[in-house]
Amino acid sequence: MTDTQLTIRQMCEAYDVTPRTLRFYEAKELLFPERRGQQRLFTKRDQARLKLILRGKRFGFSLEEIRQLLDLYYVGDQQRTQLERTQILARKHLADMQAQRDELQVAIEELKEQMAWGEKRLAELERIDEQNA
Amino acid sequence: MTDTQLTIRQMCEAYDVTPRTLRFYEAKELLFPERRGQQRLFTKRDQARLKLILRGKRFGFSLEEIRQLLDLYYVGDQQRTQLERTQILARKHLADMQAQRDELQVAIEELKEQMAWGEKRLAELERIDEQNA
DNA sequence: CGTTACGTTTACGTTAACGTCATCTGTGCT
DNA sequence: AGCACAGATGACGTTAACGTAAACGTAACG
Repeated sequence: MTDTQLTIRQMCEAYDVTPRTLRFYEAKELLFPERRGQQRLFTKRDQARLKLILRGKRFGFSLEEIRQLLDLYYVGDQQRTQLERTQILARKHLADMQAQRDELQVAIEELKEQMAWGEKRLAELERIDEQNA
Repeated sequence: MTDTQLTIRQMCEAYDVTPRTLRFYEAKELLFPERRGQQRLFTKRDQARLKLILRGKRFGFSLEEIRQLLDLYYVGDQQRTQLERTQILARKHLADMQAQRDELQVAIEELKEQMAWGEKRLAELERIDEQNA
């Protein structure tokens, strides 16, 4: 039990972030560590949330967007109207993410083409270099 | 010919950005508009570059990363060693983008699961509401 | 019981990516 | 010639997401 509670330093090493970052995320209400006296203790829930935060950042989402996304994962005991709002927000985010994935796929294809072109060009230059040798 | 040359305002309307942004991108050497006197004229090349810039931003890349990426698309008359460096950089970016795409796919699946859970929960709440009616 | 290590709060500093004036400059009407 | 207007050039302001430094608390250890 107490085993899953991480101190701030353990948390930092586990997820490669700084103490400042964790405190900052708490201030922004992205994390809610418990307290032993004044000391922070990060629960399993906080660790899961941090993973989602870091992934969200890699996708280019702002912390504010991420905060809203996080709420989608802790639906527990929401009222009906609130839950409906959550679902609507989730649909929007899902659409965003799918669009981004598709756009990424296109970008990947384009980059591959460019690289093929570059390889061809390199082969030409190599031929010329060999002739001049 | 002169038709593809856009003034700054035309460029702004076409791509939904501000003049400041375009000047900023020029200062950061992401765009290289020609000049008629002191006035900027954005060529077809600048428009293509701007599209790539905006897409890169949606992926969460920094302008500096994007600047390097842009060079991958204008390989034209590079020397051999330079071209080899370009290819290496391209491979790295490709790997990054593929990783991000895969990670996005996972995130999408997870969000879908959460949404299914929410829908189930909503259906329950609806049943209860109807009983109380 | 002092000090070392870890943690806390408070507050000011920094970087990226622009926004927002204020002030010129050129250009096409009328 | 005069004037509106688009565009240019500084220069300072702003926001997000932390970095960094100072000053303090506290728990264990030799």
